[in-house]
Amino acid sequence: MARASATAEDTLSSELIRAAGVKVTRGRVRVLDALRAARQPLSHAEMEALPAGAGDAAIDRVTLYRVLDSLVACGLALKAVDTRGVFRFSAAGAQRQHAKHVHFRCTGCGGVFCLKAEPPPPPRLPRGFRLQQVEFDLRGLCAGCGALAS
Amino acid sequence: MARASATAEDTLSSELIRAAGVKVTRGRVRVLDALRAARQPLSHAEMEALPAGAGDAAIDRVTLYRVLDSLVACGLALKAVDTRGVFRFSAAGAQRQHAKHVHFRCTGCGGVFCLKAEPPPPPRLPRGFRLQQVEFDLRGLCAGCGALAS
DNA sequence: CCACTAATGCAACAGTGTTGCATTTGCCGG
DNA sequence: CCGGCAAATGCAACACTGTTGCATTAGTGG
Repeated sequence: MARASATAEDTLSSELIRAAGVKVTRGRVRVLDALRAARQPLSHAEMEALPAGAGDAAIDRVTLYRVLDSLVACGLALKAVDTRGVFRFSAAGAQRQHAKHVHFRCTGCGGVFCLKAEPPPPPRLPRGFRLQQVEFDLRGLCAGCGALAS
Repeated sequence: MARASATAEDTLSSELIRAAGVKVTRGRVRVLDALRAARQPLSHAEMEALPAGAGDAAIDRVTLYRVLDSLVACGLALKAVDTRGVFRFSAAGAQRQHAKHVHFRCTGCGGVFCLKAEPPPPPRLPRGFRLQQVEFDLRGLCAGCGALAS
């Protein structure tokens, strides 16, 4: 498992967790591994159904919630809400690439396309408001769906 | 339905409902009135706590869900998910005005705030893509939740 | 005014997320 | 290597959001 050549992608989840300054536990390692291996954000239900590693017992439902919260709290994971109102989690590294550009969401096929454009600077906020994230989403039909619809 | 003096804003909710081709019931009128009077999208919980009109009994929880679904189905209301994963509803007409400005979504209380700023012009799209909607969302903590968190 | 259908109210349920508490385990200092 | 403390876990129970089934009520068209 220990790769000699270590890009950020190859860094072990356990090392990331240790570097984040929290305890390295089996649950956290397994969950972060799963998040980093996933191509899409995962819901709690999807993670609960994960194949129980090598002879390991499945993770408790509540523990999974707390593991996810702790990963979010230490910056290793991100939490978002899907269209059905369910929380989905992703490894922090995956998101960093998507934070800096605009997305086009196709209302036909549900696909997400990344546009090569930076989101504009946010406007001034009212007193006391704290900005955490900026999202500039365009919705419409992608080339494929547009051709079908016309 | 054409009232002589009638801007769209002044049209009675009952007439809108009738025009949509569904039965005009007390529940639907009250809910649509509330949605049209609200400055922000309302959650189910917020509407359930509405002051029970003039001596009217409070609306049943399940009925409220069904009323909301029916208003969405006939195009009079819009359904969206807030940052906490709770559905929020707004009158359809209100959306036209909201399309033209930026929203701040509080990750603490799920509230939606309208900022007095126009969304920036969308970037150039790839060939064949058709733009239908632009959404410029800021996320973070509102003044109230920020004060609690600090 | 009648009848027919849609809408309502009630009860019970399902899914998602949270809290309290006793027990286990990672980690640190000796 | 070992003991101890704080953090993490597992379990049970709970709260909130949303849904389904079914009997009853109330709009609407004739």
